[in-house]
Amino acid sequence: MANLADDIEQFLKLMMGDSGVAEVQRATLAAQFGCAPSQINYVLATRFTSERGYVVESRRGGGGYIRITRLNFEAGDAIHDLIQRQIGSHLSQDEALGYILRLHEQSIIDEREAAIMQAAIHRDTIALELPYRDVIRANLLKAMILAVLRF
Amino acid sequence: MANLADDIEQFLKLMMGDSGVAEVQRATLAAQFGCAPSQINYVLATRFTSERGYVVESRRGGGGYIRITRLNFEAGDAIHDLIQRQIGSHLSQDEALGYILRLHEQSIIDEREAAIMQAAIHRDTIALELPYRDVIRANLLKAMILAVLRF
DNA sequence: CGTCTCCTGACGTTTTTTGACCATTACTGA
DNA sequence: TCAGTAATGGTCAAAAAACGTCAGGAGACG
Repeated sequence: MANLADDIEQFLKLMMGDSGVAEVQRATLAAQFGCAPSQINYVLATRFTSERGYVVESRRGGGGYIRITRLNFEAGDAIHDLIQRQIGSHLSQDEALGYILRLHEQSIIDEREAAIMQAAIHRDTIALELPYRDVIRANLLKAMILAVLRF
Repeated sequence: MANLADDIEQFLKLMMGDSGVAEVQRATLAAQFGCAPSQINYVLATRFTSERGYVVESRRGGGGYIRITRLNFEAGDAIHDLIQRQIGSHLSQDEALGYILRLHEQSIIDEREAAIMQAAIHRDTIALELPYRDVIRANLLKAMILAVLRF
């Protein structure tokens, strides 16, 4: 229940709001949440990945900062690019989950559709040994996203 | 008949109440009942199976939890029968398609959801040789239907 | 006896959190 | 200008916090 990483994730997303950009200082944010500064890096590394549609930039030294930007799908074009270029020939469960969360967060798919996709790409569902499992998972995610794009 | 497993089962069902969801921490619950933590897993494995209409999710690490969700069907329901008996351990594309169309006709899934499922069970998506392909397809359809029944 | 269900404990895995140490950038005062 | 110091953020390994698995013991029941 109250895990810190999730709280910080929510806080940052709230902070981004409509603008899609949040800029913070690591030490200040860590102090607000009463945690180690490196905890912030953990949140960035696990919750604001490129699969989930975020870009993180930072700068050290005086006046340093961390800036998180959400990449929005403007046209259907960006999604086609996602399918054809970003998703390759194989995909881990975490990566696939990231893409699904992104599609849901940006209202391309609803909660039920996200749940269906998550069930499909789960490692227990694709019960295969590892080189093959990730290949089938990539096929699945691409096919399912394409199916949704026809509407 | 005052066995622990039954007590814990009752407690969890009471906790789910109308919402159909119970979330607990394994160690805390075990402490409440004065038993070994693994006893909780035993209860989950024997009493809250998908066959009985439940889905169990969990998370490890700090802030970890166990969440039990009651699915929207009764034992003896047509859908229950579909998942438990009709869909076996393997499934052809035509058979799967038939089930998906039926779910749509019965308004259990909408058009988009049907399209996602159809894409997933297509033979080109599950690019495997024949004994295996039909096994994975059966897994896929069952998992996707279960996913939808949570809502 | 043999089998089934319940229950425990030892050991394993995953996720989060912390802390020590490193790297980079800005400021400041000869 | 330039060197030194202050101010930031980054990395990585270890600890901590949960949950999972599995073999086996203890009864109950036929």
